[in-house]
Amino acid sequence: MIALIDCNNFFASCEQVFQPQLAGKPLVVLSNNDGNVIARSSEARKLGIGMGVLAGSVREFVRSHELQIRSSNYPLYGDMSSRVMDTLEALLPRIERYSIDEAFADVSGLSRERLLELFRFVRHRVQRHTGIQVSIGVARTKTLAKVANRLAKRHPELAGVCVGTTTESFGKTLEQMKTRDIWGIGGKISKKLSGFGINNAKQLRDADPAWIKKQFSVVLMRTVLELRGESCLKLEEPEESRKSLMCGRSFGKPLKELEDIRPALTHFVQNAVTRLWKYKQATSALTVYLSTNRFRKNITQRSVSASVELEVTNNLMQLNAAAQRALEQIFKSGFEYHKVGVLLHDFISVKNIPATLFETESGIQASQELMWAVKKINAKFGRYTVASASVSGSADWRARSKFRSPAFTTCWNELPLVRA
DNA sequence: TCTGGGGTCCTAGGACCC
DNA sequence: TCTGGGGTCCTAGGACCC
Repeated sequence: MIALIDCNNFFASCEQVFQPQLAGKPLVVLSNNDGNVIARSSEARKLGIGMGVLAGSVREFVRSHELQIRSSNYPLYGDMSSRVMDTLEALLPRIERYSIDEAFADVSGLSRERLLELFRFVRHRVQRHTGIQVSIGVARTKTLAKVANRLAKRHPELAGVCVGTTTESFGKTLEQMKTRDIWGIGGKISKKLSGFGINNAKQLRDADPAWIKKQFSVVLMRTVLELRGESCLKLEEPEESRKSLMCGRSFGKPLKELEDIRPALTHFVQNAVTRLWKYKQATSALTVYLSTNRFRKNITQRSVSASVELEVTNNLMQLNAAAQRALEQIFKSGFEYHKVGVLLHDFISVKNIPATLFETESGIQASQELMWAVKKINAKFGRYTVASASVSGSADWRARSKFRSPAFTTCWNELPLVRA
């Protein structure tokens, strides 16, 4: 049996944990650059505020319903996610961290009653340790666990835990679900399915897998089998899971000059390489992306990328130099650029590389120690206290973030204060 | 004014080989 | 005039997820 543990309204809940005045209020969290809504408290959802709507379109609710607005605060959400995951890991034998707010757990060999008991306890523990509420769905496959989780969220009488041990018990639910609502089925595929007269999840479950494979793909065939209770998607091992790593963001203002874009890229390379170290990986290839704002129809669009192959390395200076060269290759003046980013791929685990392959072991060490020191100082005194030379200078690339709450848990200067 | 960021997996098709 | 066929590897791009 597989369980899916999912944090309710995760980003909004993280904000509410540290700002009790937000509890029970309609609240939305905005994307980078305060562009659109990426999370809503249940009260905001009840107001009819949709996922992904423009920030400007919710302004009326600020006046009429005291809607609260926050910019996204990823250091906070990432840290809260770790706390939730650590709690789950302490209580369950094996979990897969699937996303920032979801985890799968392998829980074979327990009766329905024991599962219910276990997960009611898990839910209570997570709430007590972190202040975050989770919903839990349990079934024979990942895809059905997703369905069970949906039921746990929608039926208050289940108190957040739904265990579906037999496949037949899902029949009625699947009949009422659109194919679009099944995990792994998006807009394109659901449209093509309805062309064949398959409109609900039960019809999909009962379709011929071989035919599905032929008409669609092996991916959708696995979904069909999973809906039938035949597990095709196993829990993934953490060390196998990472294949690439990306860092990039849209700018606060459009940028036209190469020299204005460089510091942004340097910043993203720094961030990406720090994560590379954390995963104990080195890389042998990177790609730099540069593009204009595709939503602005009245400007000339340009979207380009360049890949560079490298000697295996995890050295920040080398990687940044390579990224800057790639940027020079693709940059052309005369465009209003909106976003730059770097993708590191083709990883090799550091422990599998003979030390002699690095030019000097101590050089790597020194570069890493320097970066860790920078990280620590910034964590203590706030972002950008220390940055490499090309990161300082014009700050036009930095995203707008007008409603950002403090980094309550990851920056000493921003710890919440409690007065007694 | 404003339009997210970070991932995975699979497939099709080209290049190349014998 | 005819213009194979099967295999592998690689890359770009599509589709999806949260």
